[in-house]
Order: sequence, then C-alpha cells, then structure tokens
Amino acid sequence: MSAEERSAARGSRRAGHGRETQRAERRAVILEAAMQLIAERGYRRTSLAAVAERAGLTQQGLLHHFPTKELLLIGVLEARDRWDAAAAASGSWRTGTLAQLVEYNAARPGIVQAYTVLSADSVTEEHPARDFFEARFRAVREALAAALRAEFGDALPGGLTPERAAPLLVAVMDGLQLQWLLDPEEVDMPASFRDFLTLLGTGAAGEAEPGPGAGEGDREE
Amino acid sequence: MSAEERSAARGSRRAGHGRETQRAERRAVILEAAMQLIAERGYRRTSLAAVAERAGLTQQGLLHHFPTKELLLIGVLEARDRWDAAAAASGSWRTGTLAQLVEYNAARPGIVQAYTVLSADSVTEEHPARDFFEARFRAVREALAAALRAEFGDALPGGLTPERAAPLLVAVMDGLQLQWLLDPEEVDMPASFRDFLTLLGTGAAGEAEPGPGAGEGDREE
DNA sequence: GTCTATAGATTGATAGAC
DNA sequence: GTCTATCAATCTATAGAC
Repeated sequence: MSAEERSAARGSRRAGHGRETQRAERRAVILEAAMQLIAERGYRRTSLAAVAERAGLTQQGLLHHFPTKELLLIGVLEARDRWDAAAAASGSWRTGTLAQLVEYNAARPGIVQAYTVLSADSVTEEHPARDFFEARFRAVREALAAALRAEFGDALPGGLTPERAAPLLVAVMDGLQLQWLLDPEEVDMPASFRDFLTLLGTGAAGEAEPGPGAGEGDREE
Repeated sequence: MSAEERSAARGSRRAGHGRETQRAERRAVILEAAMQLIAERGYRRTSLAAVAERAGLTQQGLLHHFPTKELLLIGVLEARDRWDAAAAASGSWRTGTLAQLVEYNAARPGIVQAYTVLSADSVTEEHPARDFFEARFRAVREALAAALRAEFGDALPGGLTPERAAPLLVAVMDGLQLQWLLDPEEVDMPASFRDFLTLLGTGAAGEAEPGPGAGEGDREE
C-alpha cells in the first residue's frame, strides 16, 4: 500500500520515460518550489524544510538531489537563466525585445522578486551567488553593447556610445523593478522603461504615444 | 575597582554632559556597528551578538538600547536618513546635487551596500523595513519631481515631464549601485550617472567631455 | 545600565534503515 | 531514492543578579 501510494504520488511512470527523465522532473519541481520561496522570503530565510514541503518530499529527500543549500541556490539561478534564455543567452538583442521583456516581467512579480532579492543579497561578503551575478552582469552588459552596436553603430541617436548605454539600460531595468515591487500601483514599470528608451533614442518614439482610439496592438485580452 | 573600570571603559564623563548625551553616544556606536555589519553580511545574517561585540558590549546590553532586532534595524535606517539628509530631507534638490551625491556614495561602499541589501531585502514578505522603503521611495520620487519642475518647468530638455523623469533617476542610481558594488573596476558609477543626466538634458553637457589635455578637474591623484 | 545564564525555537546537515 | 531519527550550531529573546 505504501509503496503504491509513493508510486502514485510521484506520478505514474509513462512509457518511454527512463529514470533520467523522472530525476529531471523531480529536480524541476524542487527548483520551482525553491524559486517561489526565495521570492517570498529571500534566500536566507528560506529553509530547506520549507522547500521540501512545497515540493512534496522531506528535507532529506531534497538533500539527495541538492546536497547543500548553496547548490540548490545555484540550481535556481541556472534555471532562471534557462528560463530567461531569450534575454541572457542569445546575442540577438534588440531594444524592442527588451521592452517586451520588461512587459513580460511586469506580469511575473514572483520571479522578479527572487531575482531582485538574490542579486542584491549577492553583494554581501562571501555570498554563494556573488560570482554568478558578477559574471552575469558583465556578460549582459557586453552582449547588450554588442547588440546596440550592431543596430546603431558607434553612437545611439541619443548620443551615447553602446558601451556607455549598456550599464544604464541594465541599471534602469533593475532599479525600476525594485520600485515596482515595493509599489506596483504607483510605478508603471513598462511605461517608465519606454520613457528611457525614448531618451536613448532607440525607442519606437512613434509607438510611445499611439494615440487614442487605435484598436490594435496594445490590447491585453 | 570594577566600577571604576566600567566608568573608564565608557569614557570619562565630561563636564556639562549629562546622561542623555552618554546614552545618545552609546546608541550611535551601536548603530554604526550595526550598519557596518549589515553592509557586510546583510540584515538577516547579522546577529545581535556580532553587533554587540563590535560595539563593545554584550548582546543583552545591546537589547537594553534596542529591545528587538527589528527596532535596531529601524534605528539604522533612520540614522542613514539623517546622514543622508542632504538628499532625502531638504527639498532643495538640483541635478547637480545628485551628481555630487553619487560621487559621494562612490567613496563609501559600505553604506551603499547596506542600503542596497536592505532595500532589496525589504520587498520580501512581512519585512520590517518594507513600509519604510515604500514610503521613502515615494517621498524621494515626489521631492525629485517637484525639484525638477521648479528648475525646468513642465518638461526637461530631453522631453520628459518631471514626474516621468523622477522614477528613472531613482532607478538609475539604485541600479548603478548594484552593478558597481559587484564590479567596481568595471562600472564607473559617477560617469554613468552623468551620462544619464546628459540624456535627460539636465546635465552639464559641456563638462561631460572636458577634452583631452585639460590639467584640472577630473584628476584622481 | 550592564552583566551571566539560559530558555525556546530553528537551522543545515549526517547516519542508517528500507 | 526516500524515509526516520537525530546532531550540533546558531539565533532571538527573557529572567534576574549586581
């Protein structure tokens, strides 16, 4: 009975799926639970027991998949980068894509919160994610500068070089996220980001004020 | 003997200084230690015992001045706002003042780190500093917008209204701090901020490119 | 007002049965 | 691969002597 219950709880083994797949699914469930909790409470206040409970196993079962809390954190960060692949991995960035990404983030406060809390937490001494974020920010700035250079050449319409615009773009995105998380009613993150693109001169300045009565484009539903 | 030792350890009571002053000095020492440690390790990883040790008293002595860890945190935040009064309290903001503030911050990574870690930490659930930062960001945006309006009227040279520029200014400052803390060699925070002021059209655009060979002004020594 | 002592809870991690 | 049981450390906070 208990064996059947456990088997059922894990989901019936589908044909053609080997143990590798099951293992990966289990890890994915754990990582999802960990990301949710880190977003809710921060990394340090998130206990392994709480993650395990939400993932539907015991703390010790969790430690079988991620031997330490630090390795679990790194797993979460890598998963977020995978999820975020459109922004971090491919070199095919354009400013329009960035505006879409901000739009996308504005609908997912949990993930944004996990990222905001973790990235700021990582500046503390000997934080396990410090190297990760340092490398990530550098890579993002470089990829962004390269993409801007490919699109606009040596200078953006606003006058900045791509290399000087890149850290500002990243800063605006992160800074707006913080204000928006604290006060979503007051801060219109996508609109503010479009304002910044307009300043840079890379934004679709025409689209910034689409005019009233247009029946297409911005509809949500 | 022990009474004399204790009296000596606290510093001899100077004439004209009452108990109130001693108490305030004691509190200031504790707050300084707490801010240092929060900057180094974050709020949650900072134990009361560690703060007490650095402040030169026991954990229980500390709890006499700040009955809970949360009240200590609030004390630190209020002290930072007092220290930061030039930026947060007075309504006499101008963009030149902001550039100076960024410059000033660039020389004080400890305080910037405490602020960055705490503000991001505060977005987590039921964080004791959440209300503080929500109110603070709102007040800063409003004061900034009012100052910009007084200086430039309904629209900045770059085209934005003061109310739309304000959250971007705050975002750039916070976002640059994060990147700079992680990688001070790579990120020139004051220069990037001046780039942003140039975009806004409020910056001293002439100073932005002083030209090579100038013997004055930007020297670091 | 500061101390010693300790309560009371939670944490990350290990050992070993099944 | 997941479980039960448990450890050792650490934390915030309280009680009471001096």
